[in-house]
Amino acid sequence: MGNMKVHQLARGFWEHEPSLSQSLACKRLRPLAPNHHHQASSSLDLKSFIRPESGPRKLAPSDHKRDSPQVETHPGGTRWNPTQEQIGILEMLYRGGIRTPNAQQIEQVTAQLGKYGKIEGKNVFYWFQNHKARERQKLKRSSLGLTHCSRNSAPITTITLDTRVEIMERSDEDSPYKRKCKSWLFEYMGEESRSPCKEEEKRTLELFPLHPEGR
Amino acid sequence: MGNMKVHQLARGFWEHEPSLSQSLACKRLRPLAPNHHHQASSSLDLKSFIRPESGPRKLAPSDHKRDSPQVETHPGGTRWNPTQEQIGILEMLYRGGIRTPNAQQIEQVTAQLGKYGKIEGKNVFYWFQNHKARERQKLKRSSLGLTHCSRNSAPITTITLDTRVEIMERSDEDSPYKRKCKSWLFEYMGEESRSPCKEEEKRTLELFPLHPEGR
DNA sequence: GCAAATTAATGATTTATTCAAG
DNA sequence: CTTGAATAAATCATTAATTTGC
Repeated sequence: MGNMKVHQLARGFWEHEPSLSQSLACKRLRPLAPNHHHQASSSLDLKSFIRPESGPRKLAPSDHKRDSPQVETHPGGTRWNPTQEQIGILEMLYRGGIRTPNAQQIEQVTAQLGKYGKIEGKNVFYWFQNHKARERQKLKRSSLGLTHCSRNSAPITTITLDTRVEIMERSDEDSPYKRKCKSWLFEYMGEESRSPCKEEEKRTLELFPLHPEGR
Repeated sequence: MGNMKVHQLARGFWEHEPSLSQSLACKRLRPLAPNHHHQASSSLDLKSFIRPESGPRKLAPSDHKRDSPQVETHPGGTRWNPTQEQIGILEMLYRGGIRTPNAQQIEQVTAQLGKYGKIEGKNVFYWFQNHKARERQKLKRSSLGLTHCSRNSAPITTITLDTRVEIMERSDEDSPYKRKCKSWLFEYMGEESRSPCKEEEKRTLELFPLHPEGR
């Protein structure tokens, strides 16, 4: 885990060039950049929480009564391991229609789930993303496999799920996909790159838009 | 169809199943979950779970098949419009090698850029993402006709990446995968009241408790 | 029975795609 | 058209479940 090095680097940059910004205002030729107020107010509209991970080796000394259900081990920096209760709640919420919780929702869910084990907001965020994606995956795969052989089971499945999705969609306020441009969570991680795109063909062939949300 | 139905639905869920955790802990396929004792079973009063978004604007005509996802102009909120200085700084940093700044970097960049105009962390985050993606796009498009890519184009700077033993890629085209596992940042953008009609200062409180243990 | 080795799930991160504002 | 903002898809990485050899 030698990643914090980079932080150092960046910091060095900044410290060496505290006012570098002055000399740089020339690259982009955006025609419509209004040179407006400088407003150094720097309001605290942004709260950043940096998790001091970097394994101090928290050790979790021989859990006794205080045991957290299932994840009492958070040694150093392991990933979130949800408890049964947490999963249950999350799934209920998902079934209840929550698919892309906004900040407030995440906030509250996290608070609630925190009663059952260590958890952070990002875990909730990720859970919903992953769950949604994998449910969709499952659906797609199943419907794909059923295209050629099933005459009776497929419609049933489809209908059921479709209905449920429909209900969910309607229910959560103005459809979970309609809410953007609003408060948001935002995550970030250290630098890292991935292999270049390998020219994958488009998989845009949806069998059929079962999900209204599927674009 | 009512949107609040779900609210009621969800609430009903909660109220009817105060100890839902037990009954819901079965969704996972893995049957090997040790039934731990749950202390403090469920006082889940997530009554106000659903975002109290005011006003059902943008009622899409209930067109379920072609649901246009993105919507909803943020009332009173406009998107970030970078100033020349901000763009200059960002591009310098980009050229300097920063492609995916981490939390601390974002924090600092935001702070710096904040001197020249209103900005949030997420703007910085998005800027790097978009810039990276679009540079890549451009490159690909241009090299589509020309296979003779110049092998040089090595950034002169960025050499000061010191102290880390990691190999630390320098270009995205060249790093299959190195290492991840980094601390994450999760930020919350409270919607600051840009609109004159909002004077809620309730947003200033903190978001995600980092360590639920502490509570 | 029980660990090491394997496999299946799934949490976490990055990339690609999309939509809308200006 | 450019580009900020947001989401979905793909992928990596780690943990649990399961299998296997003793």
